[in-house]
Amino acid sequence: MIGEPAKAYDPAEVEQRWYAFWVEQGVFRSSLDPDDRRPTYVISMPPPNVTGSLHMGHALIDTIQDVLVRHKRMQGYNVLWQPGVDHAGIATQTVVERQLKREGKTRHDLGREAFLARVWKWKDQSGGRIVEQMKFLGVSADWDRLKFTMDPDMSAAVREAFVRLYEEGLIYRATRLVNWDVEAQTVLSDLEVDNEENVNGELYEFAYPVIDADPAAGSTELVVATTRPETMLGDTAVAVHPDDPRFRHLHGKKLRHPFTGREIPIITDAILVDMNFGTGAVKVTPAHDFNDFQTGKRHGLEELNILAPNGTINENGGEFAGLDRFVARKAVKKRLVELGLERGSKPHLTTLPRSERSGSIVEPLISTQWFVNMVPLAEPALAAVRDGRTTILPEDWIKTYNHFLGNIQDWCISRQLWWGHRIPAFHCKDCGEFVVTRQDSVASCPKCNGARLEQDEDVLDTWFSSALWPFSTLGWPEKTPALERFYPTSDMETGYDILFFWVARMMMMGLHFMGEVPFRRVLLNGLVVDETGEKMSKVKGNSIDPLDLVHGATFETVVGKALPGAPVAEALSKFKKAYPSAAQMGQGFPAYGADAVRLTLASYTPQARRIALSPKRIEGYRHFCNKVFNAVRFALGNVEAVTLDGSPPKEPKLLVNRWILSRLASAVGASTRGIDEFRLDESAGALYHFFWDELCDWYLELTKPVFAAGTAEEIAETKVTLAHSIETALRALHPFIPFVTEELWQRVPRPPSRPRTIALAPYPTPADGRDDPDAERDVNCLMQVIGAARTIRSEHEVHPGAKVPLRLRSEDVARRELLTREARFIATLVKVDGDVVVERPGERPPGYVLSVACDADVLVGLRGLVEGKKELERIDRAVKKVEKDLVSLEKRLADPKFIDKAPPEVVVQVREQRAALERQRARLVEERGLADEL
RNA sequence: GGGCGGAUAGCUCAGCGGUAGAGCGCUGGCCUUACAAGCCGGACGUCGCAGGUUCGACCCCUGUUCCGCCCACCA
Repeated sequence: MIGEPAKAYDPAEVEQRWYAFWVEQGVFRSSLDPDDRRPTYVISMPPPNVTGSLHMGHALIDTIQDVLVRHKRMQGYNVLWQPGVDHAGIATQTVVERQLKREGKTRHDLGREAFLARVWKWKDQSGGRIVEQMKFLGVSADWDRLKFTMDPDMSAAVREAFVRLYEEGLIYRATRLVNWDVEAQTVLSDLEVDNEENVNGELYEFAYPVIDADPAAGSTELVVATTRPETMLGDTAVAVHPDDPRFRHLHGKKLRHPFTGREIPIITDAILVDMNFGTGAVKVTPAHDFNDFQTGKRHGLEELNILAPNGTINENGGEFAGLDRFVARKAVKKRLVELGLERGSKPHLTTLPRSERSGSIVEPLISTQWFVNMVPLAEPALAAVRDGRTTILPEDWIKTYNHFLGNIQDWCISRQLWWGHRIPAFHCKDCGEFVVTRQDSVASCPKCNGARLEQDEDVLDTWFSSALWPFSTLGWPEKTPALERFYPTSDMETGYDILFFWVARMMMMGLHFMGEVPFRRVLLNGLVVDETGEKMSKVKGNSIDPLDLVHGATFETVVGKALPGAPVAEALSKFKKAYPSAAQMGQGFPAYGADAVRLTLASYTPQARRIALSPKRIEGYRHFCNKVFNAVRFALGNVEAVTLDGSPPKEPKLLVNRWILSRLASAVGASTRGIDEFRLDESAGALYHFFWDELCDWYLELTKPVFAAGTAEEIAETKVTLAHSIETALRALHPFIPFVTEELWQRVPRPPSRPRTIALAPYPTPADGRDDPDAERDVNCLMQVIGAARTIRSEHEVHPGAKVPLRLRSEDVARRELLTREARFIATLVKVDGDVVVERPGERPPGYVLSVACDADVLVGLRGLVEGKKELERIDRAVKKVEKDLVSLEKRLADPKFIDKAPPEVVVQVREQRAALERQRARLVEERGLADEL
C-alpha cells in the first residue's frame, strides 16, 4: 500500500465485490438448526410493491432496518430479516391495464384468465427489479426466504384467515354505502380515500316546488343548497329542522321533482339539519351521501341509485342518463335555470374525497361487499400496547394508534379487481346461499343441493394479506419450525404513514390468529421529503431515485425519472427549486456510494415527521467515508505487522493511548445505546465524531511523534493501540457503512479469532476500550493549550510551516508536570522551535507575549513573531468577555435565594466557575501589563 | 370541528431546568509526505410571540401567531 499514489475511496469498485462475498458466505441467512441456541432477532421487511422501483422511502427503511439487523447479527443473534414483495392489487392491475390501453384493449377484452396471465408475465419481468435494487444498498435480508404475497403458501394463509374469520362471524357480507372509485371501478376502504380541500367548490341553491302549496301560509317552494347538484336526481326527501319556524307550514307536505315529476316528501330531522347553514333545508340523497344514507334509514326513505359503476348517470337519471357525473352536473344546472328554479350559488370550501390510487373523485354508492367486524379485533390490539407487550417508538404515536383503534370502523375488504386473492366464497345461483370454504370449488349447495355455484368475482384488499405478513411468511397456518422460532418478531420498522393501513392490522390479526403480538416493538420513521420540505411526487418533479445517488447520474437523467415526459428545462427548474443545494452542484450527482447514502439517511433523527433530504449532506458523509478510507490506509503504514488478541492493550502507559481507548469505550457505548433506543442519529453521530474529530484529528497526529522518535516500547504500545482502535472502530461503523468497513477490515491486522467477514465479527462494547477519566482530563488540557497556541499563531499570521518558541506557565504543579511530560506532543502539534518551556508565573523574561488557554488555566507564550498591538486588542476582548461572565455569576451568587434554594452542587459549581474566571482575569491583566511593555 | 408535530446560526437540523450545538454554507491562512472529498484558525443565534411557574426557562405551564400532517358525514 505504501508508495501507491494517494487516491480517494471509490465505492463503485468495492461495493459489488463485497455484497457478492457476503451472499456467498451465507452471512444473511437465518438458522433453523435445532442446536442453534442463539437468541433470535427478527424483522419482517415491509414488502414493496412488486412492480415498483426503489424510492427514497424504501432507501430509508432499508437502511434503518439493515443497521438494526447488522448490529444484532454482530452481537451474535440468530437474525432473520424476512424479505418479500407485495402483489399490490390496484397499483399493479392499473399498470397492466395502462399497457393494455396503449394496445387499444381493456381487461374485459382479454377476460379474467388471460388478463391474469398477462399480469403474472409482467410480474415475472419486473418483479425482481426492486429486490436487485435493494441489494445495491447493502440490504442484508435472508433472500433465500423471499416471499411474494401471492405465492401458493401465502395465498393459502390468506384463505385460511378469511375462512376462520367468517366462521367466527367476524367477516360478513352487507349492503352499505361505500366509497366507489369510478376509474378503477372498485370499492375502496375508508383509509384508501384521501380528503382533499376543494378551493373551487360552490354551494348551489335551487328550489323544489311544493305540491298543493298554500300561498297564504308561506313560501310555495323549498330552496335547498348542495355542492353536488347532479345528486338531486337521486333525492328522495328534503329535510328541515323540526323547530324551524320558516318551514312549519310545510311539515307533511310534498315536493315535485322538476325533471321526473316524482313526489318527494318533506321530512323533519334535527340530526341532519343545521338551521343556520345554507337555506335551512337539506336535500336528501340516501344512495349517494353518508349523512343522507343514515337519514334515509331513520325515515325509511327510498335509496335511489343514479350512478353506473363508471361514474355516468344511470337510467334513473332520466334525460341525463349516460352523461358523466360532471357533465351531468352542468346539464342539471342548465335545466334548473331553464325551469326558473335556480336560486344562486356562492363559493364554498369543502373536502373532496379522492382515491388514493387513481386520484379520481370517489363517489359514495350503495353496494354489497364483504366486511370485517373490527371492534372485537381492536380491543386486544389496544390492550397489547397499553400493557407494554408491544411498545411504540417514538411514543407520540401511541395516542394516534389508540385513537384509530378506539374509533375503528368496519373494514371493507372486497375489491372489484382481478389481480389479488380471490374471495373464497361461492354463491348458489339457485337459493342465493353463500358458501365460504377452504376448497377450490364447491360441488353442491349445502342448503338447496343445487349444483350451480359460482365463486365470488371479487378479490381481497391487498392489505388483508399484508396483515398476516409476520406469521404467514413463517409458514402459518402450518406449525413450522420457522414460526415456532421466529414468532413473535422483534421489531416492526416502517413509515408512520402506514400505521393504520398495516401496523394496526398486523397487531389485530397477529393477536387473533397467533394469540400473541406480532412484534415487540413498533419503530416508526418519518417521510422523506425534498430539501424544501415538500412531499416527493410526480407532479412536483422532486423525487430522487436513491440509486442515482449511489451510482451517480446527470441531472437530466434524474429529472427524466422525476418528471417523465416533461421538457427537460422545466423539469430541471422544478428539481433545482426542490433541492437548492443540488442546484450548485454542476451537471449531476457524483457516485456517492451506498455507504454515504446510508449514513446520511441514518443520521436524520427518526422521530422527525419529515426528513428533508439534502444532497449536500450526502456529500458530507461521502467525505467521511473517504476520511475513514484514508485514515485506515495511513494507519496501516504503521501497524502492518501487529498482532492483536481481541482485547485492548492491558496497561497502556502513554497518555495518548490511554486517552483514545477511553474515548473508544465511550463512542462504542453510545453507538449501541443509540441503536437500541432507535436513535440511529445519535449512534452515527457518536461514531462520526469519534472517528473524525478524535481519532483522526488528534490521535493520529499525536502518534506521529511517537512513531518518529519514541522508544521501542512506546512504539510497540502505540502500534497495538492504534491497530486495535482502528479494528474496533471499523466494527462499530459497519452497520452504517458496511462496504468501506469490510474493504478496510480485510486489510487491517485483526485477532485470529475473527471470522472471515466483518459482518459476523462481534460488535464492539465499552470493554473494547478502557474508561480513563484522568487521561481524558489531561488530554483536554493539552488540547486547550495546543488550541490556544494555534490561535495565537493564526491571529498573528505566523506561517504554518514556521517554528516558534513556546513558553507555558501555570501555578499548578501537577499541570506543569503534565505539560513537561507531554511536551513532545505539544511541540509537534504547535510546531515549536526548540524545547517547550514550562515555568511558574513570574519566571518569564521580557519579550514574550502570552495568551491564555483559559479553561486549562495555562498561559501560553510565543516569542518574537507576534505583534504586540494585535495581542493587546485580543487580550482586551478576552478581559471584556471574562468580566461580563463574571458579572452574571456574581449576580447569581449575591442572590440569597439562589444560595438558599439551588441544589448545593450547583452553588459549588458556580463558585468554581467564578474562581476560574477570576484566575483568568488575573492572568489576562498580568498579561496585558507585559504586552504593554512591547 | 377534533388531534398531533414543527418554529433554535444564512440553510438543513440536534439539544437541554443551571452562562447555546453539529453538518453544510461564509471567512482568514496552509498543496504541513493519510486525506484539498483535506488541515489549522475565525465570524455568526434577544432559541416564533406574550404571559406564568422557578433562585434560575431555549427547556416546564398557559395563551397566541405562522407552517405541516392526521382524523372527521356538515348539506
